[in-house]
Amino acid sequence: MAETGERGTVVTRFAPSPTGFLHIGGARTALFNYLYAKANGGRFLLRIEDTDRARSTDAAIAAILDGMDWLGLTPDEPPVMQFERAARHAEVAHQLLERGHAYRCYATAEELTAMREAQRAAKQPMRYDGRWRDRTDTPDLPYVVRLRAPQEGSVTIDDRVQGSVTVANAELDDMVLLRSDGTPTYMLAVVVDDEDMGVTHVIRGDDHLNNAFRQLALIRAAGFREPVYAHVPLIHGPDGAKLSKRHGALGVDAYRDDMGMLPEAVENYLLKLGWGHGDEEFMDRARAVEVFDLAGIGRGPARFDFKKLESVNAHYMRAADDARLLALVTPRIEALLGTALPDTARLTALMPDLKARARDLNDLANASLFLFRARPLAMDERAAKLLDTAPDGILLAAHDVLADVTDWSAVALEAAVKALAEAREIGLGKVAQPLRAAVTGSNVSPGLFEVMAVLGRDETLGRITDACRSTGVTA
RNA sequence: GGCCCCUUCGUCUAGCGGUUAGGACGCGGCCCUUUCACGGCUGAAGCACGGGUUCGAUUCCCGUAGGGGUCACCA
Repeated sequence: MAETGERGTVVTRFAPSPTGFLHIGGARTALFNYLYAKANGGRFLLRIEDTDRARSTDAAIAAILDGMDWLGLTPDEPPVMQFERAARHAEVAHQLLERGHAYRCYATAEELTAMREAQRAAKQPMRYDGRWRDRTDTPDLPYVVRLRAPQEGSVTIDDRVQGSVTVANAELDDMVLLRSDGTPTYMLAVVVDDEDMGVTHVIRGDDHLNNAFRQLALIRAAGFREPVYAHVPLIHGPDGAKLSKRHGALGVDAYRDDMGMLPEAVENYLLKLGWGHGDEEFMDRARAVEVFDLAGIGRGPARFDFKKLESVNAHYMRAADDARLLALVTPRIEALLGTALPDTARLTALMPDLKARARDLNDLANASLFLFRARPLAMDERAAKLLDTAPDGILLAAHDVLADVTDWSAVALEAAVKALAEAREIGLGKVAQPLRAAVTGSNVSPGLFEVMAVLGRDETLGRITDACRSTGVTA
């Protein structure tokens, strides 16, 4: 069902403050906003909330844009830079002042601190006490502009996720709209910008739920249109505490760079974290746009599960295009090798086998290394053991059998080794595993015969010879 | 502390008065098999607790407990 709100076209927005990377929770919020807009034929906008000049940085803005671009969450219009709209924010505040919906407060920071301490000592709620609300004198001193909020009654928000939520106006104090230096506060800026941008649906973290009541008071005082609210529960770490730095990767760039995740996997995982559609586990963008709705968003906070993310990523790795993976993994292999790859023919040839086993790009890179290592190959612990415990002379026998193969193909190689195993009356594994160790330096690899075919005759036989030498047998 | 929100397997979730409470990740077993992964089969694992309402509560209401959020001239 398409929902058009009261104003026709749906308009959503993602409004991060540029004080760091694009947080994984913010990415999910952006995703939900994007999907909701697209699911309803609306527009998705981006607003950079940079009114905190001290904490906002250009690097953070770039990181947010970069992260959204990686996830394919492209806004339908150029980002709105909130600070650039300060004059408009102030204009609204002054209109409110003229109409009596706001007033000047000359209380100093020290004075307010003292007020709060007194309230705390008296075990009273810490709220601005309205000491300037009804004063008419205007001393020649710095002042802030506060909203003259209703003191009686209550406000109810029909939140699309949280349901009907009511708060008594007595719980809300008169918030600051304009600071003493004339700059707008977040509360003012959000409300004015949402109005001017035509935002119809505010989908954001539920840490903003309490703000919604204050914002609504401001919206009503200013005569603005009320948006539909949907406050999404926050994402928690595996231990249940709010997701923070100690839980590891937080910025989406870390999922891409450090963890080697695919954007469609991160998107799918994020989508399913806090939102569900029956038993559907894997959903691409088109499908998500087709079925996304606010009603499917869960009410409780969800814990971030890296294992599940890995599993989802593995799924998308298997489905990914070979050429794309080649481009993504090559720099990682080169970094591990410390040298540029002369060519990627082997990697290209084996990609279908390699990607089927990799959970992420780092896995893929590590599993590909044996293709590029120089002889003699170093054996890992398990590979060394395979060579030690191999049937006597089996490696040498295999070498000779393989050397006689004229058609160097996976099928022919397999036939040759199987024949050897049968002749010796041993299981194929008894030959294949030592060979795998000799050829790859590991006990785990893609199909042995595919690997040998890709490596080529000389390299394969050479590696087997190396292994024979290392175990004291000369080929 | 005041206010607000939340509570189904370990985790993400389906469920919207009557179900053998379903799926996924993870975990165990089996199969497939040259290893691993994939795939298939299968097992263990859940309605926080206490009262109501009802013929009947996982589902509705109220408490309790636990968790979370928020109380700035930050956003």
